[in-house]
Amino acid sequence: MARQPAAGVRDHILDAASKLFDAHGVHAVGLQQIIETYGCGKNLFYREFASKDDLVVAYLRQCQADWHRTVEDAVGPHESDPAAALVSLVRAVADKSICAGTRGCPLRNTYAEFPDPTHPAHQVAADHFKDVRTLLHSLAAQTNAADPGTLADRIMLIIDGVYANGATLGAAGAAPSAVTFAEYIVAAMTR
Amino acid sequence: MARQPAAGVRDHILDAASKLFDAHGVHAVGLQQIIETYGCGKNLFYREFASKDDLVVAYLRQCQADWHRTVEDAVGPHESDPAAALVSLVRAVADKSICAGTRGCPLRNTYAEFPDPTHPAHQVAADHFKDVRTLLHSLAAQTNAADPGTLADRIMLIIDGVYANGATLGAAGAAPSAVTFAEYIVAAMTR
DNA sequence: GTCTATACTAGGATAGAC
DNA sequence: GTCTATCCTAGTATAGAC
Repeated sequence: MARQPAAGVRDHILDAASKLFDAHGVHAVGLQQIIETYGCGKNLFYREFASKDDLVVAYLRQCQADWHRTVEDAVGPHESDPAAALVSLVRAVADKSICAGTRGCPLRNTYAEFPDPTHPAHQVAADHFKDVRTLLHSLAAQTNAADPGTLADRIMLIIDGVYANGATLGAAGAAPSAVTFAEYIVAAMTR
Repeated sequence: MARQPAAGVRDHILDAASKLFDAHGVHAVGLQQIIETYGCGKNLFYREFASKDDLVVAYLRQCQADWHRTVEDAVGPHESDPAAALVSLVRAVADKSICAGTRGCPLRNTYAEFPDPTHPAHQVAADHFKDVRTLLHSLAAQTNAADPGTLADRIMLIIDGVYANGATLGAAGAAPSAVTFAEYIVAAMTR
């Protein structure tokens, strides 16, 4: 092979960094560890990313893309039944949250690691949460719930709760009970 | 006055550090900022605390004490009505979470900042979450709920959800709807 | 007994070597 | 075009000055 295309290098570094960030958090992982994992020099890293902050933003955008895939997989099959779509989404989140070795939602964790509102990573995560809420309100509005806004907010609380509780207590915690909880509340609020 | 008692110095430094940690997170605050805020030399700090980690642990223990006060204030008045106590606890958490300038639960935020299970701060926070779950299960067991374990886990999800959602979306998010949610689910599961 | 100056380490970012 | 060596900053921790 002649040479590696630049786009591939960027993706490979991002993949290596993402695994480390997922496992140990962003602050705990240094550039040195990332380039050692990928097996290259620092120069190559700085050719692809302007700074570590730039890498973190790319990481969060990838997490957002993962989330969108999760949404499609969970909601897509229930296009004609938005109530079932809400439950399916909670199920997808709960399944991911109780996996061994998982630390909850990367976007929420990184948000907690970067409380400074002016930090780009903070802003990407903050936008994501608004998007999630908008999605839930949109789905709830398609149900025949008498109060779709309240239904959406309740599902949002359950999803946030599952991520947080799964991160702290794992499968032994409250996360496994989330699916039946969502089923119950959706059934009760739609007719 | 002759001299400041050592215990007072420790508490004052801890108070100054706690305010900074609450506002900006633990990683973002350096020792220099802490001693500048308190107005002393570094030596005094290291006389009272073995390391920054030691300070962080003291900070988390103080957060735990705050939580225990919150629990007493919320649960105490409803000693004869554990169902009302559960709702009252959710109300207390929701009220705190939507305050302007608040960043959710310090224990949960610090837990996200220190994912390393061997880190003392991580362990203090992890123990706290187990305690909270135990408390909720104990309260739920005192109600006449048919399935107190499920009730406890659902309240736990709501509490975790309120903290997380309040931290990200604030008063404009789903947190304000948590109290009526808790009232609804407690009423539905007890008779 | 308290504050100032300093050593040590680690991490981020850059310039030079192959 | 990629890797190695270095600079710079920041943060923790300690030793010396008042």
